[in-house]
Amino acid sequence: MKEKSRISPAVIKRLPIYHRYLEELMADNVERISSNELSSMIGFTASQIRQDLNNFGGFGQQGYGYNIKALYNEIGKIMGLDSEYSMVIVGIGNLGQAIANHTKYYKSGFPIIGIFDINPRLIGMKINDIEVQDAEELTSFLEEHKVDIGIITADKTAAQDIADKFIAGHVKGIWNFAPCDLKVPEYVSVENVHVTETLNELAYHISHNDYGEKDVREAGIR
Amino acid sequence: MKEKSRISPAVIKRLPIYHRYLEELMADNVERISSNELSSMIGFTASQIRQDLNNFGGFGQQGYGYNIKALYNEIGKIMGLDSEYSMVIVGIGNLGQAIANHTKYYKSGFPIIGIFDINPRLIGMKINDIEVQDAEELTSFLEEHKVDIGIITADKTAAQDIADKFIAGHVKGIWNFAPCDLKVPEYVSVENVHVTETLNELAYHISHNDYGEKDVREAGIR
DNA sequence: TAGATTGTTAATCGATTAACAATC
DNA sequence: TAGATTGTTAATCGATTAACAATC
Repeated sequence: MKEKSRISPAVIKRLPIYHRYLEELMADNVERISSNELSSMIGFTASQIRQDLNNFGGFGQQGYGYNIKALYNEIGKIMGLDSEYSMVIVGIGNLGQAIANHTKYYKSGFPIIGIFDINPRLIGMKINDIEVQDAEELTSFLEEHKVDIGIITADKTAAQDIADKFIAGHVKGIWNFAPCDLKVPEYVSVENVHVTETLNELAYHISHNDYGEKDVREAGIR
Repeated sequence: MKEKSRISPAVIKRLPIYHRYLEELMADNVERISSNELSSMIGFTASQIRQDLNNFGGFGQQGYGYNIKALYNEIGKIMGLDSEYSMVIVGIGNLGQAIANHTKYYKSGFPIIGIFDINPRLIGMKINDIEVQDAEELTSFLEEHKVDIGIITADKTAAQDIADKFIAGHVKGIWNFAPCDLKVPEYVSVENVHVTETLNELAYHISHNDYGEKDVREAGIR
């Protein structure tokens, strides 16, 4: 379960990307692939791909490349996808519902076992067979059930409060969609999805785009 | 509008974060701040903050620090937030609705001027005063209206198709929520929000967490 | 003025790429 | 075996941190 060495964050960020491309290749019934072919698919250099994978062991074979199915499974294991992570959602607006309805999470080891909100009009509703509970019940729910991941899709004003309840309730990780940074003890992992920041990044790139209209007309699609 | 030099991607990613913290400080009526104080709020080193800001000019003053309002405005300008970006959404499931209902975008210069879907049951519905149109209409809509940003909140199987229509329709940027990479010409900016990848990252951190149960009990909150 | 804090240069650290010997 | 392609070391590049002179 635990890797001895510290893996660089840059590598960790790429693992799900490898996993996704390998999944596609598997769906296409491809059996083997070289770092060079992978490189032209994903856009990372072949060198980087080999370097990345060798953080975890030699999964390839000289003269052959990588067996896609085996590599997919290995990376899945490295990412911890061989375990199950129970999740609860707090805040069941559109975003919370989008996650709750994403049944793929269910199928792939991330079952949602509780949904909470403070809005009385939502409490009692059923989403994907799970009844929305009063957020007041969160603490007692966490006492009674083992919850691995707490999802915050509530207002940012409530976010730290919810996080504190998650922490007291022994969640291992928090998936935070509120546009703020949470204070958590170091043994709790947080993953932020700061959606609006990515829109701002996009605005930056658009407004600093060096291709004038003329270039745009002349340029072809790569 | 255009910066002469190339700004590092790492810096660009931090701009919205500075912007967000400065917004909070402004709301709290704080007038000035030093890089050191900012450092302890945001968690970046003071050195990095000064280094980052000096990519764009000397916004501070020795012995004083930074004027929050002025810095906020400067960074806003750098991020391109002094312009308006018209947007259309394609795919109005829960996620698309979450974005459409996020009225803050409207207020902050990102008006949504069109919503599209292929589902006949959704076409004609009104979301935040905007009628959902048949996705068949997208191409002609783009001919008739200047659209800066195309948002893809549809199935990944449709994503490249939608992107191609966006490109033909002269959008400047694509905000892609589908779990796939898009092929676009270099003069179109793409910002991906690969939500599931962040969940996988979280799973990685949880499963490689070095703090045992014992440590967890003993550790305090930072 | 003296103190504080920036702007900026230099040093360090980390991540990516290049190169090639090992080996299937 | 010969060819292909990995695993891995070394070189490069980029980003972060440290240090301090400039200056408000």
